[in-house]
Amino acid sequence: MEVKCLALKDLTSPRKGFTQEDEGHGDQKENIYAERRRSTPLKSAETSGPVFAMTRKGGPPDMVHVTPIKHTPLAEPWTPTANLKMLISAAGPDIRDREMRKVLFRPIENEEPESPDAPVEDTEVEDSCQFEAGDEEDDDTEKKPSRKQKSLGLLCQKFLALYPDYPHCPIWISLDEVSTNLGVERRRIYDIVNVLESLVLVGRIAKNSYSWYGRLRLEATLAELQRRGRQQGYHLQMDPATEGRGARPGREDDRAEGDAVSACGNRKDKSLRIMSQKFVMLFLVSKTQTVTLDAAAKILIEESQDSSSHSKYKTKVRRLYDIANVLTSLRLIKKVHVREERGRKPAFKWLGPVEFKSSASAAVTLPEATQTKAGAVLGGAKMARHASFNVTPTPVAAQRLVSSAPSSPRRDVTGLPSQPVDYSKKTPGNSVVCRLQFGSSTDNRPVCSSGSPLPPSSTRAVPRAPHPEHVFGAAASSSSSSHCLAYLSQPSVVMLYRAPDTPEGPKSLGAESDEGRKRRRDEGEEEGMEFKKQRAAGFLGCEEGSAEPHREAAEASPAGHTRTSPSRPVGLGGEQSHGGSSIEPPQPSHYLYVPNNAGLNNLNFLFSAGQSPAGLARPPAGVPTLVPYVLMPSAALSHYRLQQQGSEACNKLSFSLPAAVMSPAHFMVGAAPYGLAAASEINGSAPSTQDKSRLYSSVTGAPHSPSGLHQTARIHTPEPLTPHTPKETAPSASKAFFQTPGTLGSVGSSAPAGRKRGSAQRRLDVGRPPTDQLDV
DNA sequence: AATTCCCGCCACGCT
DNA sequence: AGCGTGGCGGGAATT
Repeated sequence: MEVKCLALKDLTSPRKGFTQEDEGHGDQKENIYAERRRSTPLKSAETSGPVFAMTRKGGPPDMVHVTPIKHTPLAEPWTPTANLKMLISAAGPDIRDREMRKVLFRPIENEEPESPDAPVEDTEVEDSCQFEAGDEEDDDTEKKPSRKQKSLGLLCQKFLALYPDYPHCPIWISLDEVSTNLGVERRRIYDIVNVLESLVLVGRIAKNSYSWYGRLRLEATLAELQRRGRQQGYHLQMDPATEGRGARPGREDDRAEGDAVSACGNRKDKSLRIMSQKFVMLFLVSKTQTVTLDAAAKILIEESQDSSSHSKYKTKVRRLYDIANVLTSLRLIKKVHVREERGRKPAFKWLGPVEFKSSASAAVTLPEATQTKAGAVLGGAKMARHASFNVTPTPVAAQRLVSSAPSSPRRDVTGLPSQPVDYSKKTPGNSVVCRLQFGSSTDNRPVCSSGSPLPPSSTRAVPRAPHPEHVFGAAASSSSSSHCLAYLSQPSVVMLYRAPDTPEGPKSLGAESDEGRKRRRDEGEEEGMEFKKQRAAGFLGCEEGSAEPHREAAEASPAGHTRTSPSRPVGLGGEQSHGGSSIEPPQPSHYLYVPNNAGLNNLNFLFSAGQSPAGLARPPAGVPTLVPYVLMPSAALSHYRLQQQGSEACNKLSFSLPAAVMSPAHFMVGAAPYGLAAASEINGSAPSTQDKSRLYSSVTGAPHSPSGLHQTARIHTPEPLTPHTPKETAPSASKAFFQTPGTLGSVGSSAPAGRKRGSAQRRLDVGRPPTDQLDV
């Protein structure tokens, strides 16, 4: 129960800052920045961010983290791009590549080689990528962000890049965090999410919360849409001949199915979500699989009945562009032009599958009817950790992504959708997992495993190719008790797990029941205070079992976190997880939370298992700290990364930390190895050899200064020694390292903040969790 | 001039 | 009343 927080650092990182300057910079009004400001007022720090819970099916550890969105005034002038750059440069080549991809997000678009689709005969493909970010990298700083850089399509790519196409379990998404990380205002995220929801790539869980299902259900969803489209007679309308005219027979469809599509109220009728489904239906029933914007607009207008006029048409078209941009990012369509008598008309060609196995549709429940339902579909699944923050990206995948969209569906590429996912490519969270075994038998050398956050333990154990990114060391096995896992999840979160075996091992978080959570939350008060404080400080730690900071916590109002959210998504986390727990995921005993803002620059903290937060400050003396974990600043990683084999070109690298590093005696955090002593100091407790866990934090902001320490945390952070990097660099590097691409961009931005409280408007259907699971 | 589509106002509906 | 959502359309950037 008690969590000890060894060290903590300033979580607040500078990042938020990048502001003014940037802006000033030009006109760049990046959305990010500017918007942020104007946009929601954030509640400030306290609002901590959302917490993520991740659960695995097995009841894995949930992780939660809150995002702290701090608004600290840091004014670092970083621009998002700058961060990226930093990161990139800092990062190893692999990462660099990956990051670049992601970050920069190359246009996924159409042209990808992968996609075989040939241009349509009659159509001309647009060559340019729509989203091309081009140089987005241009970095902004300099350039004003061109309109393209702010495009919904590009934004969507960034969004998609945050999550794996085929997560093994649903990943919890906080819209706040996403918007923060991507540096855009929420409104834009809604646009994306609504479209994604229409295809069940995400499901709404609760206010501000969505779960990411990726493309797991995509085919089934498309099959269902196709069925409905036919049912509604869209195919008639789409007939090539007629297509042009867009005329449509009656609206038979419309209300035809009651589908929810139209069912819900007016507002909903017009929803982007529904429109998106209809739009997709048109493709699916079309012989040519090409739909002109004009035809689609007309068809949709009629349905909606609002016939009025041209303005309606224009509005519809605007919306269709929004949808099309998202679908393009998904690589489901591409833009083309259809030649007609009078010239060419903008149109889109379907790139996705058109034929489905019969079984496919059966399973799916279209979201439409429920928006939420969608969630339900998958819903039951446990959530995994939120990706947005996950760091990493998938290397391999990335590569392919480079050219293609990050989100590219191609399973093929990756490999199997159904097969076990190669985490190396995409991990659900893309986080880095590190397992460290101290003292354990195997050699100390850390092995890298890929990042799946999940249960690293068993299952996937072995990383296939070493993947570059994030993984940095893991030692062996799950077996030994001593090891711990650390997740570096995205920038925002880092989790440490204790090995399951550990005696005191915390119960798995995942297992924790909601009640527990609630309870916890409620309890929070006392503890809460601290909790809060910590949170405010930028970090949050949870202890074992209960530790999981539920993601809901995020919702919790800052003040009291009592969250009560009745609505809390059932599906998420925990509860379900237990069921699955057969797997025995490692239970996380420790969590590290790193605020996004902070970036990993700073190190963070460790909690040792079993210790309460309160304990943070005071570690039980004599008690060995159990957890050996190390947090490393990204910079450090990069440093080590050096060891990776391979040149830059090489994709794979494994991080191997020097044994020394691993040794109990020394941990390296960041680049620098720290002596135990130091650690001890920190902890106060004597480190056992075995477990010495320590946390080191490097401070980013104030490297030298002790100030970096959190009050509570006593740790003092040694200056990170980054091998090569100067502080500045280091930090940045780290950020880069951990951050999600999308994030990166936004890094600078301050978080908009959280809004946690509010009511949710949509009803959540979530209630029941479907059981099916995708997991694994 | 036409096409795209960013931006953010403001209404809806739930709490 | 407050807040999350998200419809909507002005108008700017691009083509």
